[in-house]
Amino acid sequence: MLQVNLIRKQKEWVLERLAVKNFHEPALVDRVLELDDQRRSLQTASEQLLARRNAASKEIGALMGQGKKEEAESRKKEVADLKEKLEQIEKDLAIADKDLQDALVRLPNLPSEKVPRGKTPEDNEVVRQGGTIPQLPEGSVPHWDLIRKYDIVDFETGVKITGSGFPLFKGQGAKLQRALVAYFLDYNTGAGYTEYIPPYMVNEATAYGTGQLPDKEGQMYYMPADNFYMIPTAEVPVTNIFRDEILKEPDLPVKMTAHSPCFRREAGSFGKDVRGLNRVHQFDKVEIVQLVHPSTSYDVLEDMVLHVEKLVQSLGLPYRILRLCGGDMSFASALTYDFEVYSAAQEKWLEVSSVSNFESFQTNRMKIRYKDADGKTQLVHSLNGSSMALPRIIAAILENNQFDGGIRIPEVIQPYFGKDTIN
RNA sequence: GGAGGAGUGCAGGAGUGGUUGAACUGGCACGCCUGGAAAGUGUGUAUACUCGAAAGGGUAUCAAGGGUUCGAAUCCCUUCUCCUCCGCCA
Repeated sequence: MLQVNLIRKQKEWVLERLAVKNFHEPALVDRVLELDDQRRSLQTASEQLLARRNAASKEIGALMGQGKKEEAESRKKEVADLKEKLEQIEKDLAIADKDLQDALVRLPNLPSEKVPRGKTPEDNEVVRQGGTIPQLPEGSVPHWDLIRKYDIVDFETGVKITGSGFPLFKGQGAKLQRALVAYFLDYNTGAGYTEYIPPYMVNEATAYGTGQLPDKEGQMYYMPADNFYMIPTAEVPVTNIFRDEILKEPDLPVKMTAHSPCFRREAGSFGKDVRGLNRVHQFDKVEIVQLVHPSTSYDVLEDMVLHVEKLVQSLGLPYRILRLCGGDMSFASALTYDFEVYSAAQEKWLEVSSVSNFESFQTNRMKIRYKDADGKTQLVHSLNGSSMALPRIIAAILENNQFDGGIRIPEVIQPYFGKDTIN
């Protein structure tokens, strides 16, 4: 959520930035300002009345103490008058306040200066590319066929148990995922991230904090009996760990990592893009999150990109890093880098990680602040990234590393997997 | 799920309708003291919004929300959380 003060002070600049995200609703921005004015003047009015009421009440107390009952009674009547006015103003204030919030949460984050202009994924900027695209041997097949061949993921039984998009990992497939998760977590904790296992269901306040609510309600699985949401990513519970907290400056940066299953309804997806492990309703992911001093967040973003890049490299997968254009970025992000790995049999780039700086957009909502040396409290900046999404990594490993006798396991995973080949 | 008890500031812990943003103790910060430290001593110790150029005001916040009252940390209602006992249970 943007800070109203910023909009008030630099409206033109805000509009210009929003345009980069292809967000053209100057009327909404005007409405925010109008509601903010309204709110402030109503608040001043109500507070003045309250101040008068409080003063009068104090006097009544004093008069009662002195036994001057009649004077006290007449003052009481005065206050009763105030009360009526007050009630109306407070009602209006509550409405203005709510309308302001509603308008404010509809404004996306401002993209940073580095964000390329553009509307579609084609406008994303390739920052760099690494690894080599393998020459697959004759008779190579996509991962959905390999999965059958080696009996490592059973989609049909997943359908029986739950429904489409809920894969059942089995045998060497289950173990490969476990090995990757363990490797990713070790890699992250080795870089100073603290490991967490968060709750996989969250309440409304938490979903609101990271911006899943109120907009993306339909994308999460919802448990009406308890009013909980299944998490779409560990980012949600993990970033909320520090909701409503004030950190001390030396506590920064806070670095956290967590593995979790992710649940996404993804209503409306179909076709060959969703074949096999490309897109599913339940998948596992290891996430990294940082809460940092505002002055460092863009350096930290580059660090996180490098961190993930080395991780991809260590798996020996061909990859590219994209700087997302204004039109392809998420609502809350100020700057996002996507990682894609090349899945050689389906001849396709698959997004496996997304690393973003949210600046104070999330923390303003969540009220995650720090106290600086002067004792002033300020919002921290939040960043997160996947490190990484499991099913697509598995798809790429399977396809790129296939040979006659099976599938070669990346060297760094072998100690976790216990052998060097799936066969 | 049933029956009881409890939720106060950084922490412990007072406070049952009226100068209580909140005693007291501890912690922490700064100052004095000291060659330095400890002890001692003094001062300070929230957050948000808002008015103001600033100095400085105002309002709100004693789990959350609502109500009673001229006035609520204190009374009433609802919700949440924690503790104890019973039931169920990996």
